[in-house]
Amino acid sequence: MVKIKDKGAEEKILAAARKVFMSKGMAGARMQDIADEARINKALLHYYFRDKDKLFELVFLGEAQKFFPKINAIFNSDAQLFEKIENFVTEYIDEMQENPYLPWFVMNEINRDPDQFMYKIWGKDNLPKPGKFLEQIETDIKKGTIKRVNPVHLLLNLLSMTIFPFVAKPMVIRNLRMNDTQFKLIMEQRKKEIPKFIIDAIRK
Amino acid sequence: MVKIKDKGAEEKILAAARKVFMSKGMAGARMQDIADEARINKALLHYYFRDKDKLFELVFLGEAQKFFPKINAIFNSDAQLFEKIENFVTEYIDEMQENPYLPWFVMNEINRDPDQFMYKIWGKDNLPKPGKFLEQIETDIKKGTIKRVNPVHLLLNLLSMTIFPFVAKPMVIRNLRMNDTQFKLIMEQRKKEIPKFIIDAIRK
DNA sequence: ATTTTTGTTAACCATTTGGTTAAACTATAT
DNA sequence: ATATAGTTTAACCAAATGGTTAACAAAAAT
Repeated sequence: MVKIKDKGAEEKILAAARKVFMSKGMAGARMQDIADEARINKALLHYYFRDKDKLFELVFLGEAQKFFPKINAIFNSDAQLFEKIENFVTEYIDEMQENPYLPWFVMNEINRDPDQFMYKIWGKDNLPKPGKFLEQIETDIKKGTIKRVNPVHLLLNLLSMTIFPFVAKPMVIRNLRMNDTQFKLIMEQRKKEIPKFIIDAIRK
Repeated sequence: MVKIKDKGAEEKILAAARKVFMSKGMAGARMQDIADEARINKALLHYYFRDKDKLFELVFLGEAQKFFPKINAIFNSDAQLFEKIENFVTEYIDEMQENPYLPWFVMNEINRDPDQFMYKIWGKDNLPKPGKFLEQIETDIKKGTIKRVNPVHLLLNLLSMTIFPFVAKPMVIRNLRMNDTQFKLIMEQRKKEIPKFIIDAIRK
Protein backbone atom coordinates (compact mmCIF):
# COMPACT_ATOMS: atom_id res chain seq x y z
CA MET A 1 0.00 0.00 0.00
CA VAL A 2 1.33 3.35 -0.99
CA LYS A 3 1.41 5.81 1.81
CA ILE A 4 -0.36 8.99 0.87
CA LYS A 5 2.05 11.76 1.60
CA ASP A 6 -0.95 14.04 1.85
CA LYS A 7 1.12 17.20 2.24
CA GLY A 8 4.65 17.96 3.12
CA ALA A 9 5.08 17.64 6.85
CA GLU A 10 6.68 21.03 6.87
CA GLU A 11 3.57 22.72 5.60
CA LYS A 12 1.32 20.72 7.87
CA ILE A 13 3.39 21.84 10.82
CA LEU A 14 3.35 25.45 9.79
CA ALA A 15 -0.40 25.41 9.35
CA ALA A 16 -0.87 23.74 12.71
CA ALA A 17 1.53 26.10 14.43
CA ARG A 18 -0.24 29.05 12.95
CA LYS A 19 -3.55 27.85 14.30
CA VAL A 20 -2.31 27.05 17.78
CA PHE A 21 -0.16 30.15 18.18
CA MET A 22 -2.96 32.33 16.97
CA SER A 23 -5.49 31.03 19.42
CA LYS A 24 -3.26 30.62 22.48
CA GLY A 25 -0.41 33.05 21.97
CA MET A 26 3.24 32.18 22.23
CA ALA A 27 3.27 31.48 25.96
CA GLY A 28 0.05 29.48 25.98
CA ALA A 29 0.85 27.29 22.99
CA ARG A 30 2.29 23.86 23.71
CA MET A 31 4.61 22.10 21.30
CA GLN A 32 2.53 18.98 21.86
CA ASP A 33 -0.62 20.88 20.84
CA ILE A 34 1.01 21.82 17.59
CA ALA A 35 2.23 18.29 16.98
CA ASP A 36 -1.24 16.90 17.68
CA GLU A 37 -2.87 19.46 15.45
CA ALA A 38 -0.48 18.51 12.65
CA ARG A 39 -0.89 14.84 13.52
CA ILE A 40 2.83 14.23 13.69
CA ASN A 41 5.33 13.39 16.36
CA LYS A 42 6.60 16.16 18.54
CA ALA A 43 10.18 15.40 17.58
CA LEU A 44 9.38 16.31 13.99
CA LEU A 45 8.74 19.86 15.04
CA HIS A 46 12.30 20.06 16.19
CA TYR A 47 13.52 18.26 13.12
CA TYR A 48 12.05 20.85 10.80
CA PHE A 49 12.22 23.92 13.00
CA ARG A 50 14.90 24.00 15.60
CA ASP A 51 12.89 25.20 18.55
CA LYS A 52 9.72 26.92 19.65
CA ASP A 53 11.11 30.40 19.21
CA LYS A 54 12.20 29.75 15.67
CA LEU A 55 8.89 28.20 14.77
CA PHE A 56 6.97 31.02 16.30
CA GLU A 57 9.00 33.64 14.60
CA LEU A 58 8.54 31.99 11.25
CA VAL A 59 4.79 31.72 11.60
CA PHE A 60 4.41 35.13 13.04
CA LEU A 61 6.65 37.05 10.73
CA GLY A 62 5.23 35.14 7.81
CA GLU A 63 1.79 36.39 8.66
CA ALA A 64 2.67 39.89 9.59
CA GLN A 65 5.31 40.67 7.03
CA LYS A 66 3.09 39.92 4.12
CA PHE A 67 0.24 41.95 5.51
CA PHE A 68 1.71 45.09 6.99
CA PRO A 69 3.49 46.25 3.86
CA LYS A 70 0.20 46.09 1.98
CA ILE A 71 -1.33 48.51 4.45
CA ASN A 72 1.70 50.68 4.25
CA ALA A 73 1.44 50.80 0.49
CA ILE A 74 -2.10 52.07 0.67
CA PHE A 75 -1.26 54.84 3.11
CA ASN A 76 1.63 55.93 0.96
CA SER A 77 -0.09 55.70 -2.39
CA ASP A 78 -0.99 58.74 -4.44
CA ALA A 79 -4.74 58.28 -4.13
CA GLN A 80 -7.02 61.03 -2.90
CA LEU A 81 -7.74 61.15 0.82
CA PHE A 82 -11.27 59.78 0.69
CA GLU A 83 -10.32 57.08 -1.76
CA LYS A 84 -7.36 56.14 0.36
CA ILE A 85 -9.55 55.76 3.41
CA GLU A 86 -11.88 53.52 1.47
CA ASN A 87 -9.02 51.43 0.13
CA PHE A 88 -7.59 50.92 3.55
CA VAL A 89 -10.85 49.84 5.11
CA THR A 90 -11.69 47.47 2.30
CA GLU A 91 -8.30 45.91 2.11
CA TYR A 92 -8.00 45.48 5.83
CA ILE A 93 -11.42 43.96 6.33
CA ASP A 94 -10.93 41.58 3.43
CA GLU A 95 -7.67 40.39 4.86
CA MET A 96 -9.17 39.95 8.32
CA GLN A 97 -12.11 37.94 7.11
CA GLU A 98 -9.61 35.32 6.07
CA ASN A 99 -7.34 35.68 9.02
CA PRO A 100 -9.48 36.89 11.90
CA TYR A 101 -7.01 36.09 14.67
CA LEU A 102 -4.17 38.09 13.22
CA PRO A 103 -4.96 41.41 14.86
CA TRP A 104 -5.25 39.90 18.28
CA PHE A 105 -2.12 37.94 17.68
CA VAL A 106 -0.26 41.06 16.67
CA MET A 107 -1.53 42.97 19.68
CA ASN A 108 -0.49 40.11 21.89
CA GLU A 109 3.04 39.95 20.63
CA ILE A 110 3.49 43.64 20.37
CA ASN A 111 2.64 43.78 24.01
CA ARG A 112 5.02 41.01 24.95
CA ASP A 113 8.02 42.73 23.51
CA PRO A 114 7.33 45.94 21.58
CA ASP A 115 10.86 46.72 20.47
CA GLN A 116 11.70 43.24 19.30
CA PHE A 117 8.43 43.02 17.47
CA MET A 118 8.56 46.29 15.66
CA TYR A 119 12.09 45.69 14.62
CA LYS A 120 11.27 42.35 13.10
CA ILE A 121 8.07 43.29 11.35
CA TRP A 122 9.36 46.28 9.63
CA GLY A 123 12.86 45.81 8.46
CA LYS A 124 14.72 49.04 8.08
CA ASP A 125 13.32 49.57 4.61
CA ASN A 126 9.74 48.90 5.47
CA LEU A 127 9.21 51.21 8.43
CA PRO A 128 5.70 52.58 8.66
CA LYS A 129 5.56 56.16 7.63
CA PRO A 130 2.32 57.71 8.74
CA GLY A 131 3.86 61.01 7.76
CA LYS A 132 2.55 61.13 4.21
CA PHE A 133 -1.00 60.35 5.23
CA LEU A 134 -0.92 62.93 8.00
CA GLU A 135 0.46 65.57 5.66
CA GLN A 136 -2.18 64.73 3.11
CA ILE A 137 -4.84 65.47 5.69
CA GLU A 138 -3.28 68.81 6.44
CA THR A 139 -3.08 69.62 2.76
CA ASP A 140 -6.76 68.84 2.34
CA ILE A 141 -7.57 71.08 5.27
CA LYS A 142 -5.69 73.95 3.65
CA LYS A 143 -7.39 73.27 0.34
CA GLY A 144 -10.65 73.60 2.24
CA THR A 145 -11.87 70.15 1.25
CA ILE A 146 -12.31 69.05 4.83
CA LYS A 147 -12.83 70.60 8.24
CA ARG A 148 -10.02 71.52 10.57
CA VAL A 149 -9.34 68.24 12.30
CA ASN A 150 -6.29 66.99 14.11
CA PRO A 151 -4.71 64.51 11.66
CA VAL A 152 -3.51 62.23 14.43
CA HIS A 153 -7.01 61.82 15.77
CA LEU A 154 -8.38 61.20 12.33
CA LEU A 155 -5.82 58.47 11.74
CA LEU A 156 -6.55 56.94 15.15
CA ASN A 157 -10.25 56.98 14.39
CA LEU A 158 -9.78 55.27 11.08
CA LEU A 159 -7.56 52.56 12.50
CA SER A 160 -9.76 52.07 15.53
CA MET A 161 -13.03 51.65 13.69
CA THR A 162 -11.48 49.23 11.24
CA ILE A 163 -9.32 47.08 13.47
CA PHE A 164 -11.04 47.08 16.84
CA PRO A 165 -14.07 44.96 15.97
CA PHE A 166 -11.75 42.13 14.97
CA VAL A 167 -9.66 42.41 18.09
CA ALA A 168 -12.79 42.41 20.20
CA LYS A 169 -14.70 39.94 18.09
CA PRO A 170 -15.60 37.47 20.86
CA MET A 171 -16.93 40.31 22.94
CA VAL A 172 -18.83 41.91 20.12
CA ILE A 173 -20.40 38.66 19.06
CA ARG A 174 -21.42 37.89 22.57
CA ASN A 175 -22.81 41.25 23.59
CA LEU A 176 -24.61 42.02 20.38
CA ARG A 177 -25.90 38.47 20.24
CA MET A 178 -24.49 37.64 16.84
CA ASN A 179 -23.22 34.50 15.23
CA ASP A 180 -20.22 34.25 12.97
CA THR A 181 -22.22 34.81 9.82
CA GLN A 182 -23.80 37.95 11.17
CA PHE A 183 -20.45 39.25 12.29
CA LYS A 184 -19.07 38.70 8.85
CA LEU A 185 -22.00 40.56 7.36
CA ILE A 186 -21.59 43.47 9.71
CA MET A 187 -17.93 43.74 8.83
CA GLU A 188 -18.83 43.60 5.19
CA GLN A 189 -21.15 46.53 5.73
CA ARG A 190 -18.44 48.42 7.53
CA LYS A 191 -16.45 48.63 4.32
CA LYS A 192 -18.91 51.33 3.31
CA GLU A 193 -20.09 52.47 6.74
CA ILE A 194 -16.70 53.52 8.05
CA PRO A 195 -15.67 55.68 5.09
CA LYS A 196 -19.14 57.21 5.02
CA PHE A 197 -18.99 57.92 8.73
CA ILE A 198 -15.60 59.54 8.46
CA ILE A 199 -16.46 61.58 5.42
CA ASP A 200 -19.68 62.79 7.03
CA ALA A 201 -17.65 63.83 10.03
CA ILE A 202 -14.95 65.78 8.24
CA ARG A 203 -16.37 67.03 4.96
CA LYS A 204 -17.14 70.69 4.90
CA MET B 1 13.33 45.68 66.61
CA VAL B 2 9.82 45.95 65.42
CA LYS B 3 9.29 44.63 61.96
CA ILE B 4 7.54 47.14 59.80
CA LYS B 5 4.55 45.37 58.45
CA ASP B 6 4.59 47.85 55.61
CA LYS B 7 1.37 46.53 54.16
CA GLY B 8 -0.66 43.41 54.55
CA ALA B 9 1.04 40.71 52.55
CA GLU B 10 -2.28 39.93 51.02
CA GLU B 11 -2.52 43.34 49.42
CA LYS B 12 1.09 43.30 48.35
CA ILE B 13 0.48 40.01 46.61
CA LEU B 14 -2.64 41.20 44.89
CA ALA B 15 -0.91 44.32 43.65
CA ALA B 16 2.03 42.29 42.40
CA ALA B 17 -0.20 39.71 40.78
CA ARG B 18 -2.18 42.42 39.07
CA LYS B 19 0.96 43.91 37.65
CA VAL B 20 2.44 40.63 36.45
CA PHE B 21 -0.78 39.18 35.08
CA MET B 22 -1.55 42.38 33.27
CA SER B 23 1.75 42.56 31.51
CA LYS B 24 2.27 38.88 30.75
CA GLY B 25 -1.19 37.37 30.67
CA MET B 26 -2.28 34.33 32.60
CA ALA B 27 -0.15 31.82 30.66
CA GLY B 28 2.97 33.96 30.61
CA ALA B 29 2.92 34.95 34.26
CA ARG B 30 5.10 32.92 36.63
CA MET B 31 4.21 32.44 40.25
CA GLN B 32 7.82 33.23 41.07
CA ASP B 33 7.55 36.53 39.20
CA ILE B 34 4.62 37.48 41.35
CA ALA B 35 6.39 36.43 44.53
CA ASP B 36 9.46 38.44 43.54
CA GLU B 37 7.42 41.46 42.62
CA ALA B 38 5.70 41.30 46.01
CA ARG B 39 9.01 40.50 47.68
CA ILE B 40 7.67 37.51 49.53
CA ASN B 41 8.17 33.78 49.42
CA LYS B 42 6.42 31.85 46.73
CA ALA B 43 4.73 29.62 49.30
CA LEU B 44 2.92 32.64 50.67
CA LEU B 45 1.06 32.99 47.41
CA HIS B 46 -0.41 29.59 48.01
CA TYR B 47 -1.02 30.34 51.66
CA TYR B 48 -3.22 33.30 50.82
CA PHE B 49 -4.61 32.21 47.48
CA ARG B 50 -4.89 28.51 46.90
CA ASP B 51 -3.47 28.35 43.40
CA LYS B 52 -2.68 30.30 40.29
CA ASP B 53 -6.18 30.02 38.88
CA LYS B 54 -7.78 31.35 42.01
CA LEU B 55 -5.34 34.21 42.24
CA PHE B 56 -5.83 35.10 38.64
CA GLU B 57 -9.56 35.01 38.87
CA LEU B 58 -9.52 37.24 41.90
CA VAL B 59 -7.29 39.84 40.32
CA PHE B 60 -9.03 39.71 37.05
CA LEU B 61 -12.58 39.75 38.24
CA GLY B 62 -11.69 42.38 40.78
CA GLU B 63 -10.54 44.66 38.01
CA ALA B 64 -13.24 43.90 35.54
CA GLN B 65 -16.22 43.65 37.80
CA LYS B 66 -15.74 47.06 39.27
CA PHE B 67 -15.26 48.64 35.88
CA PHE B 68 -17.77 47.08 33.55
CA PRO B 69 -20.84 47.89 35.58
CA LYS B 70 -19.85 51.55 35.51
CA ILE B 71 -19.89 51.49 31.74
CA ASN B 72 -23.14 49.66 31.75
CA ALA B 73 -24.65 52.28 34.00
CA ILE B 74 -23.76 55.02 31.57
CA PHE B 75 -25.27 53.24 28.60
CA ASN B 76 -28.46 52.59 30.50
CA SER B 77 -28.82 56.00 32.10
CA ASP B 78 -31.53 58.45 31.10
CA ALA B 79 -29.15 61.00 29.63
CA GLN B 80 -29.55 62.36 26.12
CA LEU B 81 -27.70 60.54 23.34
CA PHE B 82 -24.95 63.09 22.82
CA GLU B 83 -24.42 63.52 26.51
CA LYS B 84 -24.30 59.79 27.00
CA ILE B 85 -21.63 59.44 24.35
CA GLU B 86 -19.58 62.10 26.05
CA ASN B 87 -20.02 60.47 29.45
CA PHE B 88 -18.91 57.13 28.17
CA VAL B 89 -15.80 58.45 26.48
CA THR B 90 -14.77 60.52 29.45
CA GLU B 91 -15.38 57.85 32.01
CA TYR B 92 -13.64 55.18 29.99
CA ILE B 93 -10.57 57.22 29.21
CA ASP B 94 -10.23 58.34 32.80
CA GLU B 95 -10.35 54.77 34.00
CA MET B 96 -7.82 53.64 31.42
CA GLN B 97 -5.34 56.35 32.25
CA GLU B 98 -5.06 54.74 35.66
CA ASN B 99 -5.22 51.20 34.44
CA PRO B 100 -3.86 51.17 30.92
CA TYR B 101 -3.30 47.45 30.67
CA LEU B 102 -6.86 46.50 31.50
CA PRO B 103 -8.28 46.52 28.00
CA TRP B 104 -5.52 44.36 26.62
CA PHE B 105 -5.87 42.09 29.58
CA VAL B 106 -9.60 41.78 29.01
CA MET B 107 -9.15 41.10 25.30
CA ASN B 108 -6.57 38.51 26.12
CA GLU B 109 -8.73 36.60 28.51
CA ILE B 110 -11.86 36.98 26.52
CA ASN B 111 -10.02 35.35 23.70
CA ARG B 112 -8.74 32.54 25.84
CA ASP B 113 -12.15 31.42 26.93
CA PRO B 114 -15.02 33.65 25.84
CA ASP B 115 -17.87 31.81 27.51
CA GLN B 116 -16.19 31.36 30.84
CA PHE B 117 -15.14 34.97 30.84
CA MET B 118 -18.42 36.51 29.94
CA TYR B 119 -20.20 34.39 32.44
CA LYS B 120 -17.92 35.47 35.24
CA ILE B 121 -17.74 39.15 34.46
CA TRP B 122 -21.36 39.75 34.21
CA GLY B 123 -23.27 37.74 36.73
CA LYS B 124 -26.80 37.06 35.66
CA ASP B 125 -27.96 40.41 37.02
CA ASN B 126 -25.28 42.49 35.41
CA LEU B 127 -25.55 41.42 31.81
CA PRO B 128 -24.71 44.15 29.33
CA LYS B 129 -27.80 45.44 27.67
CA PRO B 130 -26.87 47.39 24.60
CA GLY B 131 -30.58 47.35 23.82
CA LYS B 132 -31.48 50.62 25.48
CA PHE B 133 -28.67 52.52 23.82
CA LEU B 134 -29.50 51.09 20.42
CA GLU B 135 -33.17 51.95 20.81
CA GLN B 136 -32.26 55.42 21.91
CA ILE B 137 -30.40 55.90 18.66
CA GLU B 138 -33.42 54.75 16.69
CA THR B 139 -35.66 57.07 18.64
CA ASP B 140 -33.39 60.00 17.85
CA ILE B 141 -33.44 59.07 14.19
CA LYS B 142 -37.23 59.13 14.21
CA LYS B 143 -37.24 62.43 16.06
CA GLY B 144 -35.06 63.70 13.27
CA THR B 145 -32.26 64.77 15.60
CA ILE B 146 -29.69 62.63 13.79
CA LYS B 147 -29.16 61.09 10.40
CA ARG B 148 -30.32 57.61 9.44
CA VAL B 149 -27.44 55.48 10.72
CA ASN B 150 -27.28 51.84 11.63
CA PRO B 151 -27.23 51.85 15.46
CA VAL B 152 -24.96 48.83 15.63
CA HIS B 153 -22.30 50.54 13.56
CA LEU B 154 -22.60 53.68 15.60
CA LEU B 155 -22.08 51.72 18.79
CA LEU B 156 -19.13 49.88 17.29
CA ASN B 157 -17.61 53.16 16.17
CA LEU B 158 -17.95 54.66 19.61
CA LEU B 159 -16.42 51.65 21.35
CA SER B 160 -13.67 51.30 18.79
CA MET B 161 -12.48 54.88 18.87
CA THR B 162 -12.46 54.92 22.63
CA ILE B 163 -10.99 51.54 23.48
CA PHE B 164 -8.70 50.70 20.60
CA PRO B 165 -5.94 53.21 21.23
CA PHE B 166 -5.39 51.67 24.65
CA VAL B 167 -5.34 48.14 23.32
CA ALA B 168 -2.87 49.15 20.66
CA LYS B 169 -0.95 51.58 22.82
CA PRO B 170 2.54 50.14 22.22
CA MET B 171 1.94 50.22 18.50
CA VAL B 172 0.49 53.70 18.49
CA ILE B 173 3.31 55.07 20.61
CA ARG B 174 5.87 53.50 18.39
CA ASN B 175 4.47 54.39 15.01
CA LEU B 176 3.44 57.91 15.83
CA ARG B 177 6.70 58.44 17.68
CA MET B 178 5.18 59.44 20.97
CA ASN B 179 6.27 59.05 24.55
CA ASP B 180 3.98 58.17 27.43
CA THR B 181 3.24 61.76 28.28
CA GLN B 182 2.24 62.58 24.74
CA PHE B 183 0.04 59.52 24.59
CA LYS B 184 -1.69 60.58 27.76
CA LEU B 185 -2.23 64.02 26.30
CA ILE B 186 -3.66 62.65 23.08
CA MET B 187 -6.07 60.49 25.02
CA GLU B 188 -7.03 63.48 27.09
CA GLN B 189 -7.85 65.32 23.87
CA ARG B 190 -9.90 62.42 22.65
CA LYS B 191 -12.40 62.99 25.43
CA LYS B 192 -13.61 65.90 23.32
CA GLU B 193 -12.44 64.78 19.89
CA ILE B 194 -14.40 61.54 19.78
CA PRO B 195 -17.79 62.98 20.76
CA LYS B 196 -17.22 65.87 18.38
CA PHE B 197 -16.29 63.50 15.58
CA ILE B 198 -19.34 61.35 16.15
CA ILE B 199 -21.70 64.25 16.45
CA ASP B 200 -20.33 65.83 13.29
CA ALA B 201 -20.88 62.54 11.52
CA ILE B 202 -24.47 61.95 12.58
CA ARG B 203 -26.07 65.28 13.33
CA LYS B 204 -28.46 66.48 10.70
C1' DA C 1 4.36 32.51 81.22
C1' DT C 2 2.56 29.17 78.18
C1' DT C 3 -0.18 27.66 74.67
C1' DT C 4 -2.39 28.37 70.28
C1' DT C 5 -2.98 30.53 66.14
C1' DT C 6 -1.29 32.97 62.32
C1' DG C 7 2.34 34.30 59.16
C1' DT C 8 6.67 33.13 56.71
C1' DT C 9 10.38 30.59 54.86
C1' DA C 10 13.64 27.09 52.74
C1' DA C 11 13.66 22.88 50.95
C1' DC C 12 11.36 19.63 48.49
C1' DC C 13 8.11 17.11 45.18
C1' DA C 14 5.37 16.03 40.98
C1' DT C 15 4.10 17.40 36.65
C1' DT C 16 4.58 19.74 32.60
C1' DT C 17 7.14 21.03 28.90
C1' DG C 18 10.80 22.06 25.56
C1' DG C 19 14.15 19.54 23.64
C1' DT C 20 17.34 15.22 22.47
C1' DT C 21 18.65 10.60 20.97
C1' DA C 22 18.94 6.39 18.90
C1' DA C 23 16.67 3.30 16.39
C1' DA C 24 13.50 2.24 12.58
C1' DC C 25 11.39 3.13 8.32
C1' DT C 26 11.14 5.01 3.36
C1' DA C 27 12.66 6.27 -0.85
C1' DT C 28 16.18 6.84 -4.04
C1' DA C 29 20.57 6.19 -6.12
C1' DT C 30 24.22 2.72 -7.18
C1' DA D 1 20.20 -6.24 -3.62
C1' DT D 2 22.70 -2.69 -1.05
C1' DA D 3 24.11 1.58 0.41
C1' DT D 4 22.78 6.14 1.42
C1' DA D 5 20.35 10.06 2.65
C1' DG D 6 16.22 11.80 4.32
C1' DT D 7 12.08 11.20 7.37
C1' DT D 8 9.51 9.64 11.48
C1' DT D 9 8.88 7.78 15.90
C1' DA D 10 9.10 6.10 20.87
C1' DA D 11 11.55 6.71 24.65
C1' DC D 12 14.08 9.57 27.27
C1' DC D 13 16.18 13.81 29.65
C1' DA D 14 16.77 18.22 31.97
C1' DA D 15 14.85 22.44 33.19
C1' DA D 16 11.03 25.07 34.51
C1' DT D 17 7.11 25.54 37.08
C1' DG D 18 3.02 24.98 40.11
C1' DG D 19 2.32 23.34 44.35
C1' DT D 20 3.42 21.02 49.17
C1' DT D 21 5.65 20.29 53.60
C1' DA D 22 7.75 20.77 57.78
C1' DA D 23 9.94 23.67 60.60
C1' DC D 24 10.26 28.15 62.54
C1' DA D 25 8.90 32.95 64.05
C1' DA D 26 5.61 36.37 65.58
C1' DA D 27 1.42 37.57 67.52
C1' DA D 28 -2.65 36.59 70.07
C1' DA D 29 -5.15 34.15 73.36
C1' DT D 30 -5.11 31.72 77.69
